[in-house]
Amino acid sequence: MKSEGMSDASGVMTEEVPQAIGKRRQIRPRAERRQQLIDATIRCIAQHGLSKVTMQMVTSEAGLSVGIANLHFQSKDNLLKETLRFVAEEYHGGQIEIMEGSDIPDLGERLDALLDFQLGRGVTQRQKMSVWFAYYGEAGARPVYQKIVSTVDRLAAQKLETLFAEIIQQGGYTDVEARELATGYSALIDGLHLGLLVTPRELTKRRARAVARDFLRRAFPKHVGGVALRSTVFSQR
Amino acid sequence: MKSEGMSDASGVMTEEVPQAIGKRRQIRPRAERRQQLIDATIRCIAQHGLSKVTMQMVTSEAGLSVGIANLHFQSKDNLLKETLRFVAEEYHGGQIEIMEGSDIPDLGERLDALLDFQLGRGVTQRQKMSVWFAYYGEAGARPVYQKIVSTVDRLAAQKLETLFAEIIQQGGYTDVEARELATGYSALIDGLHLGLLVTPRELTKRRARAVARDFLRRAFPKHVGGVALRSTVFSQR
DNA sequence: ACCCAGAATGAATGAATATTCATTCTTTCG
DNA sequence: CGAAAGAATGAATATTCATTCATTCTGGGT
Repeated sequence: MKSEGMSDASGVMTEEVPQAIGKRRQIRPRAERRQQLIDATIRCIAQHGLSKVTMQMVTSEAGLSVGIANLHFQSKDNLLKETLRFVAEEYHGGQIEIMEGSDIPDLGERLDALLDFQLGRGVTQRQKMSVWFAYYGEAGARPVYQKIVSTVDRLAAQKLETLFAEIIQQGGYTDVEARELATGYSALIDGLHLGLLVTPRELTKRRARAVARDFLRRAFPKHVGGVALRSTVFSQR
Repeated sequence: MKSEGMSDASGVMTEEVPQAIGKRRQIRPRAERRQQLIDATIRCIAQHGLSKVTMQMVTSEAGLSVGIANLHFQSKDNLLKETLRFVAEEYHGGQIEIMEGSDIPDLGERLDALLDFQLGRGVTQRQKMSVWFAYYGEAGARPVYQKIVSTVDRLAAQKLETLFAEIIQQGGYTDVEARELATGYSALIDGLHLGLLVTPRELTKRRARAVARDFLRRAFPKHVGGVALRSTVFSQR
């Protein structure tokens, strides 16, 4: 980076000001740098799309030099793979924690918490969603991605089925089947995420929640309360 | 395809046999070539993933020379855009045709036909799904894609809502709201497609259908029949 | 038969990009 | 303090790929 060679006499701006004067090379442990790069990758994918992401883009987003991604991840492919793994584990881990949640004894409330987690959050959540679906798009062609996703997915699905089964037993519901419902609910949530991502104009987060809640209410009327979104309305017109 | 080129005579493979001996340059109208290239693009995306698709790949899949894609589509970006438009219009067009379907007077049967269209078909369907989601993955970063999808999407959503409203009226269902249900159903189908694409081991097409039917049955019990995996359902007398 | 508009080709070009690695810098530990 | 370990840098390299365009070929019109 040019280092100390002070800018030539001309007071005009030259092409590459060395990014602030205080910028010093920092040495940090491997794990930290890896996370930093993964975070940068997530932002890049969300902003530019998976197919447009370059190493330059990622490393400069992370505020580091080009070579560093290969230093810590060997290759771009591997960086992308690890990024997917991170997002997948974070999302599914969060769900599982809630579903196991001995801290929320009431099953109905636990459902609510799950829904909040799945459809809540702000910008960050939107970034994660982008990443999520970017990989889905490639998954048909890349078994590695399928494997990563389906591994964590299977566990979450199992937990959800168990939760539903408990609710069914507790409520004495008939004519519902835990496994089928769990598949349906998961698919519904995925589909709503898609809608939020692609047609944010048509589908607000608020409405997405209402729709998901509706699904649950129809299956478990005794556990899932009424409209609950404030005093929402009969103002459907 | 491949035209008549019979399998080679020479047992040895040389590097670049000019693609069969009988291959003659063929001149075809613009529209036909465009479709041929779009079809090839779909296959390439399904097989290699959107981010790995190259012009070489597409044109050779179509059995044509490299330059031709730029001749008919100006640029790779545009080819991809037109491919998305084609898939989107085909999918949504098919749905709309069924939903308007004056050829199926019974509303319950019309629902069945819709479900068949959405979750039926074979390999082709899987290819289309790949394309579909590949673009969804980029949509967060590319307004053009959002626009294409949401344009056709909005129309289909409206038709679905209308159909649901008719069914609600006919069945005298209370406690269901057409708009909300339509959003939910669309999301559910999208989510099931995702599942079929990414975790085909866990979710078979058969089960996906059952889950979707379950959703409809819970909303419209008089119109959607029991487990019957075949489509013929008698409902509402 | 012969012309020629325009369809098709594919070698060549240049831009973009992943990866390497010699060098520079920071920190730690004796 | 001095030196070793290894983290970080970024110029250089090799590759891949979209796009161009001079040239070749086809088929319908006359």
